[in-house]
Amino acid sequence: MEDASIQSVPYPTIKRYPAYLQVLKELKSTGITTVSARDIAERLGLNQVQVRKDLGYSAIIGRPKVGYDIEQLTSALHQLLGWQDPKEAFLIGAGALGSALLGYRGFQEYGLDIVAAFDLDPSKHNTAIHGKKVFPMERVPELAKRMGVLIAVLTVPESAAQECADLLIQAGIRGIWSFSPCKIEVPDNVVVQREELSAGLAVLSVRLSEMLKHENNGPSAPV
Amino acid sequence: MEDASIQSVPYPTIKRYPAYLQVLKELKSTGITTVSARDIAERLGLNQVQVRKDLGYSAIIGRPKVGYDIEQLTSALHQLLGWQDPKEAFLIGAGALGSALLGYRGFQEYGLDIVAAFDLDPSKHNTAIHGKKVFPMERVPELAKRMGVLIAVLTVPESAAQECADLLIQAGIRGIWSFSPCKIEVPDNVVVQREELSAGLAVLSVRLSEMLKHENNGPSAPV
DNA sequence: TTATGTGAACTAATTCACAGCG
DNA sequence: CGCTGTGAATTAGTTCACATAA
Repeated sequence: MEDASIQSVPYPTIKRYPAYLQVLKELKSTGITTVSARDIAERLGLNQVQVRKDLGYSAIIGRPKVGYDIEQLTSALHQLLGWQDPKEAFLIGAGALGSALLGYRGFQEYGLDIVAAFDLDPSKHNTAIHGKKVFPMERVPELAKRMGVLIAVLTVPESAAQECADLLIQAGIRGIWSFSPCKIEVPDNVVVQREELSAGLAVLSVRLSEMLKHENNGPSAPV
Repeated sequence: MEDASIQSVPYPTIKRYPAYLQVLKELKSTGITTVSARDIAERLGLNQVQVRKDLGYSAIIGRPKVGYDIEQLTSALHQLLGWQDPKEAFLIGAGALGSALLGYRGFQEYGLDIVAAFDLDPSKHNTAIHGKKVFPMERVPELAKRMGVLIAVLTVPESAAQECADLLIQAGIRGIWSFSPCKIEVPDNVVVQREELSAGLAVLSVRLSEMLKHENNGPSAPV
């Protein structure tokens, strides 16, 4: 009766975990061994109750007056995220954004190891970008099976997204991190996570416009 | 009495607008002039009522049986987002992620035009990455004022984030799109929007792990 | 009949308020 | 006290159900 496995941790919480891990890592590097929820909250600009609630989904318990053991907490969060051991991934679409991500070593921290890139464009084949070889799309099935790769980062133009996804699915890929803003149809046993870079920019724009607007109206006439 | 300007549009809605714009753009390119909420919803995998509610924040009204005028809707959303005319921006931190973003032309679509890059590392100064010149950080104030730049994309290591932000603020930058997962202290008249690339990856990981787990347990014993 | 538009119901997430522990 | 942990209240967002318009 302790199942609780059908996505018991809310997504907003999951999204905050990587930031928590970052803080823990930084603290650990300074030699500190425990941390309070308040401290984490302050470093990230969050509400401390929210942090406690979030951490509550892990099995580990904090000690009053002391806080949480950093080591324990780190591995608990890694476990909740499925980041115990790094997952190998393919990158599909070696265009501007794709090349960029190939060079970004930050993913390693998040348990993602991009091992190869693929592209439809023959002129890119057998070149290497940031040390990662670029293969023709047709080789995805073969290499995915050989290397046991289950995750793909999809950075192709929208028009090619579904086509590429279909090929990935055939090749046994089970998780697709898509940077295209369109829907991708997949069977039930495949997960698509859409990353909307533009969403954050939209929020920034709006907040900025509103601030500037209020500055012009605000101080004087409230008509 | 028609103020309604104090952030009347909810953030989740704002985050969906860029995707709507993408759909509108695609439809427009095929010569279609109107679109229904249902159509938008289907293309993006959203609920059609949600789309209607979202569009309702714009002044434009849809015609029953016909839908919304694509042209009108596009400019209304642009207006709501403050994307009428492209905003010039600086990129701070020409590391792996920064270089990647410099090469990504997609931002132009979202009204953001990165016009120059800056870095603390002298070895990068006066080089160009993807056609964008890299300047020393010290020149931010001068160039920001000269070009009237108000937005900065911050892709520096966490340890340098606050320091760089301080310099940006001094230089008159009012909006910071930060790719570091740490809090940045700014005065009230500056907006910081944090982009957590790892958040999406975390969600993907969890959804994938859960699916794989259920596959192993699921079909057989529900103990 | 095919669409929009919207009050009402529902669901999810955050925050409050306080109990408990070392 | 300084901290965790959690039920209760609140707020925000989504979805339902239905009125309405062409």
